[in-house]
Amino acid sequence: MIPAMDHVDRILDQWHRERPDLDLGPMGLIGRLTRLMTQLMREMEKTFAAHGLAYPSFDVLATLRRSGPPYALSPGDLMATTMVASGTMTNRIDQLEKSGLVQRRPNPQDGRSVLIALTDQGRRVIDAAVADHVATQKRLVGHLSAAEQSALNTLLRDFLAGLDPAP
Amino acid sequence: MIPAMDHVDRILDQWHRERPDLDLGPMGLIGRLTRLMTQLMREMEKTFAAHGLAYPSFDVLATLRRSGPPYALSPGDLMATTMVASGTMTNRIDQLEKSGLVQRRPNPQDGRSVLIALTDQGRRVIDAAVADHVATQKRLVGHLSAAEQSALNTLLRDFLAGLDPAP
DNA sequence: CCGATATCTCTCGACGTCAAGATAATTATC
DNA sequence: GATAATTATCTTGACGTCGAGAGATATCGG
Repeated sequence: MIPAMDHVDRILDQWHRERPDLDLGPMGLIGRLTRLMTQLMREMEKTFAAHGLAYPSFDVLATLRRSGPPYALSPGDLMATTMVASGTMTNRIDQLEKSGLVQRRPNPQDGRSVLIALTDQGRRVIDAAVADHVATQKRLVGHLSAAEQSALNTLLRDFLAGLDPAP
Repeated sequence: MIPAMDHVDRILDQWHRERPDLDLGPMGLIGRLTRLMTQLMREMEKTFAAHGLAYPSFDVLATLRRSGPPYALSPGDLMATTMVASGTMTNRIDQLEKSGLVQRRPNPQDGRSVLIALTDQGRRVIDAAVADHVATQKRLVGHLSAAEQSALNTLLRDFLAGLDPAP
């Protein structure tokens, strides 16, 4: 069965008409990845919003939560894990601290550093949000069969391994 | 052969330790998608930068270029194709117009609207940039075999079709 | 033909991101 | 132990994105 033409196919068609010299295979693949991520992210944002969060806040709270007790990491650790720049992390922490979800504490190990710790309220918020988030993710991948999910996961892992020299 | 543990596996491990009640399969899949897109986008940005562009500018120029002669679309068309908000598109067009890569013209069909047209310079820039971009994309997917690329493409298409009620 | 409604683009304010530089504290070297 | 080099965080300014609302034009219904 021939699959219906989708948004990305129409883009590739246009390019083929205008620039028949180009090898468009990789563009189709990356185009689908891009569009897919855009849609997934917009859906997941709705779940975050239901808990008063946006993606950046969720990202930090989740990192602290899954690190286990005492739910505290330095800004540098958070930067490395979330792959954002230092100014971005400072801004995220500022927001979360204003909202009372995390607290800056001195780092007894290193006077240059601080520890970002979940407050009780932060712990409650992220525990509820992540449960909802997982349910949303399950719904979003629900159109794929278990076999498709597994195959896709394997391919993505290989793709990432090819890009990441140091995973 | 057991694949090496990657960044996403470590995250799932942490979550499993802290929240064994959660079904983490979908999180792994979406986590890999997210991380993959981040890496791909950062690599592709380098190609855009080599032509004096960033992703938002490239996106608009490419949309105009592949639409074919006379390389002109309304802001509304551009918004629909690129899936950005109106303020975002106005800002993108302003930048491109300042750089002399596009030109705003009155729309003879509709007095409320305008036409955004590639200038000769814009045409030259996007033609060179897209050739480089395609080469970058080919390199980025190069670690996957042709069969893997094809399988991944099919899975992504199905995934998108399940999300998009109206593709 | 005219008023009401819809559509199209732009403006504006809030926020997130980054990169480069500033500040403070630690570690290395002699 | 004093000095230099390194490291960790924060500050700053520029830019991109969104969403709500404003202004202008088009279309619809009577």
